Amino acid sequence: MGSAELSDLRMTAQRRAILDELCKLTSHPTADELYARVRRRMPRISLATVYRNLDLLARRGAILCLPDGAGPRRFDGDTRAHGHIRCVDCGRVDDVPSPPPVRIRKGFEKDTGYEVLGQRVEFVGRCPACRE
Amino acid sequence: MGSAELSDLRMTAQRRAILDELCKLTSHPTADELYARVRRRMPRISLATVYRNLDLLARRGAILCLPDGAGPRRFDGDTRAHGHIRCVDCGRVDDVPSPPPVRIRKGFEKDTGYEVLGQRVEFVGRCPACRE
DNA sequence: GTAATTGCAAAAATTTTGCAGCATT
DNA sequence: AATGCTGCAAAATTTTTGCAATTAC
Repeated sequence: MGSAELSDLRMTAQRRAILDELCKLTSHPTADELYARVRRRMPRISLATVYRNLDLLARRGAILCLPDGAGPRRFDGDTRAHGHIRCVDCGRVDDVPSPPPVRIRKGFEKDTGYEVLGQRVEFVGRCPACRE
Repeated sequence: MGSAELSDLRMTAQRRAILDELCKLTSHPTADELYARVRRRMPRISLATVYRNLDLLARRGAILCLPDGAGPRRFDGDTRAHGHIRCVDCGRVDDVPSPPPVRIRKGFEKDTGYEVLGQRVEFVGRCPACRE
C-alpha cells in the first residue's frame, strides 16, 4: 500500500488483486502461495503475471522482498518500519517491533563509495513449532 | 574459517579447497563463481559438490550465506562480526564495519515465542560504478 | 491510438537428488 | 570396516522471457 511511486504503473485488475491479497496477508507469502490466493478470485491469472508484478512493485518500494538463504523469496505488503524474525528450521517469517535504526558511521559511506539508501535488520531464530 | 563445529565433517580435499578459496576471496561469490575458481585447482570437482559443501558449512556457521532479492545466493568466508552493503543495481556486496548489535526487547521474544539465535544488519545502496 | 500489460508456453537459471564407487576416519 | 563424500547425470524448483492479443490511459 501507500506512498510508493506507482503513478507510472497502470492499475490493472491483476495488479490490484495481487497487491490487495498481499497486503491482506501477514504471512509473508512466496510468489507461488500468493498466486494460489489470487487465483481464487481470478482463475485465469498466470504465475508469470504474479512474478512480474511482485518485481515491479518491489522495485518501487510498494512491497518488500525478503530473500531467504534457501528456498523461494518471500514478500511483505507492509512497508511500514518493522523487523523480521525468520526460523532457521522451517523458513517461516514473523514480524517483530521496529528495531532502532543503526547509526551509519560517516566514514563508511566515504570509504565504500556507496550511496546508502536503506538498511535491513533481520533476526534469525527458531519458531515455537520447531523448538519441540 | 575457525571456530565452527566442523568436527563431524570429514575434511576432504574438495571441502578444503572450497573453504580455502572462499576465505581467500573478499568478493562474496556465488556458488557458480566459486566453482569456477576451485575448478582451476581441481578440474574434476562438480558443481553439486560445491553446493553440498556450501550448504553443510553454512549450516554449521563456518561460512555465511547472503541471499539476495534477485539472482543467486552469495557466500562469505569471513564469519567475524561485520556488516554488508549491497548494490540495488548490480547486486555487488561489500563489507562495512561491524554495526552495533540491535538490542532485543525482552517482550518480543516472549511475544513471538521464537528462540533468538542471531541477527543480521544489511545496508542497501548504490555502488560507485552504478552511481554514474 | 499507443504503449503497458497479460496469458500461455517455453526456456533459463538455480539448486537438489539418486546412485554407484571412492576416500576419510 | 563403516559411513560420509564425490562425480555424474538427471530432476526439481524457482524465475524469466517471447509473443500475439488485450486493456488502461
